[in-house]
Amino acid sequence: MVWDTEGTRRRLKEAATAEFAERGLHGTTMTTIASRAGINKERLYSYYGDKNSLWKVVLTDELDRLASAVELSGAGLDDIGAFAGATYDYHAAHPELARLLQWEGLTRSPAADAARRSAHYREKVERFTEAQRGGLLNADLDPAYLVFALIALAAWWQTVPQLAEMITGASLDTSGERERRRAFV
Amino acid sequence: MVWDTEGTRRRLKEAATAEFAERGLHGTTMTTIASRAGINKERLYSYYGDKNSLWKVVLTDELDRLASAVELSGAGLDDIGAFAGATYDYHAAHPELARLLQWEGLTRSPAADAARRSAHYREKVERFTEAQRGGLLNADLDPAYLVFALIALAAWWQTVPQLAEMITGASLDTSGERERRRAFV
DNA sequence: GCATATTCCAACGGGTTCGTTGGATATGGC
DNA sequence: GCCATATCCAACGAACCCGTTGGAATATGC
Repeated sequence: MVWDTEGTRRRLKEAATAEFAERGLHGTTMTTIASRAGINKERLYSYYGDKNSLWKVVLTDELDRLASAVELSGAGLDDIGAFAGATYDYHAAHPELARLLQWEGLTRSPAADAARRSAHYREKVERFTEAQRGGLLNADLDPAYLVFALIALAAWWQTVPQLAEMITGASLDTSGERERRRAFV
Repeated sequence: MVWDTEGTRRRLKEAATAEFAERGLHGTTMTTIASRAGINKERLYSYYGDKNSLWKVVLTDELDRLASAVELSGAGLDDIGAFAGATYDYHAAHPELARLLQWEGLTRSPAADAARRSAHYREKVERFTEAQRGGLLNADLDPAYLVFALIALAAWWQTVPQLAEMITGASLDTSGERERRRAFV
């Protein structure tokens, strides 16, 4: 077999992501992560340092994935609609991110990577502002609130799946839901 | 001083509620709860058994409060607006309740009281359906989705406060936010 | 064959939390 | 005064988790 340090590194991070999403920072043990990855605990520490560092790495990486998966380049109505759809799609396909963000919110940990995330969102807000100036969106509403509301609508389904089921009674009619969200924008 | 067993019982539960909401089941220690209540740890165990029992008691009690807190009696536009505002107000005024529900969701504990909560929400959906029949709401949108979206908008602020701050830059302009939400409905 | 790098393994010290226990102190009813 | 109840207090054993360490395997490059 060939040495595959990147492979073990990746497997460790994947296991960490899954465990953190499932049980949060406090509920997860380093031993469990290593065991889940099928790799020795000592490797985990040697690659990622202590638990908090690993947590930050996981969170940052998952946010990067979202950012690169969801683009908002233009300021047209179609662009915003596509952005809304893509955001929903991503959360539906990767529910662990919503859970990680929720854990982060609940533990009141200082938001990881705050600077870059803020910049990222300010860019979205800017697009919305442009759209308002162009008369495409209701100008009465604060664009920042609109962005926030959009993300809320896209992510909330994965956040409280039990609640979603209780209210709608349905389970996973993906296409129909995304359609509705587009109509909302 | 007079013996006040109900008082100590209550103080212990209040302390437990606050601590659990703040740090969740795993993040809270029994010693902290007792200390916060200013009562000996031994009393805590003698009254509420072990940690998980205490958790269930706290959660059940808070759910009861929630169920009786938010009313939606009529089907007029004002009623729905008031419901939206009240829902937001309640979450804003009792963030610990929303946080407890989130902990519950994240820890995947069996959703307590599922039957009663479902009925509660079905009633709200029914009101929205009436409003649509009366032409007060856009009939293209599934009323269940509307209820869900409304709750999402009301609760999301407390769910990911870091995100809210990053996007809007602001902190706690309560009145302005509620106003915006009313406009959205 | 030999030096180097990666991985495994078992065990450790230090710390924290849980839940309990034995006994001391205070309050109330009678 | 006497007894039952409520509270406080300090300490305990068991379990768990963190992060480290020393050493033994295993694979690679030369």
